[in-house]
Amino acid sequence: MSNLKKLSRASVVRLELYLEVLEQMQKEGRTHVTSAEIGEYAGLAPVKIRQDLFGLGTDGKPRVGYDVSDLAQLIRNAFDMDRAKSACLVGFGNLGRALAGSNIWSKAGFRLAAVFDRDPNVIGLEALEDVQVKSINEIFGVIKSEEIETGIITVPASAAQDTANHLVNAGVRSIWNFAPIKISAPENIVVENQSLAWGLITLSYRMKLAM
Amino acid sequence: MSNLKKLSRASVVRLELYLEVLEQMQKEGRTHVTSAEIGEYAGLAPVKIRQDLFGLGTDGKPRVGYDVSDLAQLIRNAFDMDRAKSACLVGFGNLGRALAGSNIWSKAGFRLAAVFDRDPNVIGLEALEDVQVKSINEIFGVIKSEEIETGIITVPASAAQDTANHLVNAGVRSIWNFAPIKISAPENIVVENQSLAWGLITLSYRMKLAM
DNA sequence: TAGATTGTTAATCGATTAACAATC
DNA sequence: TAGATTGTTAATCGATTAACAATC
Repeated sequence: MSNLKKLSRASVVRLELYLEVLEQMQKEGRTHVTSAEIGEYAGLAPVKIRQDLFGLGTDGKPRVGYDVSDLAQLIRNAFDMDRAKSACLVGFGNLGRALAGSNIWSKAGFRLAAVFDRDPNVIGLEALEDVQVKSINEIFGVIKSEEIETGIITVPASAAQDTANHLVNAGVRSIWNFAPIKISAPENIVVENQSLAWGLITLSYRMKLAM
Repeated sequence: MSNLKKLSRASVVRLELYLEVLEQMQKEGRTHVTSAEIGEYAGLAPVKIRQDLFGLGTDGKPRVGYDVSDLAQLIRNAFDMDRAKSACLVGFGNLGRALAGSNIWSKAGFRLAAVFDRDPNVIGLEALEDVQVKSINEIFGVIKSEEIETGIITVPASAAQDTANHLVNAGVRSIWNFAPIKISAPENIVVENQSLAWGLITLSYRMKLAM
């Protein structure tokens, strides 16, 4: 594994945006792109793009720019997007259904291998092709047998910490938490919080600032 | 309006967490809390809490700590959460339904006043109590008549920029965008991106780091 | 060769952490 | 009063921006 420097969170977000741009250019058949072009697309100064790419092992050519597919691959590698990873979803409510039905998984290299809920009326439903909602009681065994690394929490806040504990006990390495609380987990577990409520509050704050 | 210093994004996220803690404490009947207690709950050093609160006009008392409800109110005011604001949702797919049915709105002071879609099969559905899904063609008039300040984009990426343009033309001040693309909008429009795909990629990156 | 564009270091800026003074 | 805890400034750290050298 290459010894890349840790990217700042801001830089990660920007690189995700560059990747989006690059993939669109690939579709359009473009083969090369300059930092100025990416910058225009992303609304950023060209230097910022080069600085973000520096350290990722870029191989741009002066007067030519970057090879579009090479650069996209570089970013995908940096984010480990091409390694096959299995995930499970806990909580098949509205948000769980939205996530299960979305196309985000394969793009990032994830397979949604299992879906759990505790409501008997929901257990047995077809969450997605070949994946039926299982009882939360099966979580331990299924995570082991499917070699699931990542658990997604879309249960109510009151059940979120319990769910996290189950996931950790069963051996997941990371948790993507949509409940609006901070989840405690051992240090070696990666926890990414994506509370939608917080996003809305942030929006409210920024609107106030802009007034 | 008080002249608070602009908070860093990281600080905003932490303050949202403190508010979560404070509201839980209010439920438990606690009247006072120290920065050390909040810090333990939030997994942060006490100094960090005080530093975040400094500038918000805190009035903690040495040896006593902060008044729980006063501090919660201070944060709510800083984020403008108690001002009544109207929002509309564009795209009543899985994610739109999840958002419409969630309880995030009232907490942040928002009222979801309208929901739009362009699918005739979806138009007319009851999105939430007293709010039926309207045709996207009505967006201009409804945003005016309902005095909607905020538009939420939950349409596919391919329709996201168009939707944003409609929202801006109709006069919204802010956009909460769930499509995985960067939306261009005039500078005075607040755009908050919350692409779920990006969250998953960030998780993938952090898992690789932790290996 | 000339010049456009990248790679890389240096300077600036802002946020975090540490130290300590103020005060209930 | 003594000491716990907050308010506030100073020092450190990291990220961003600016400058420029390298090179196709």
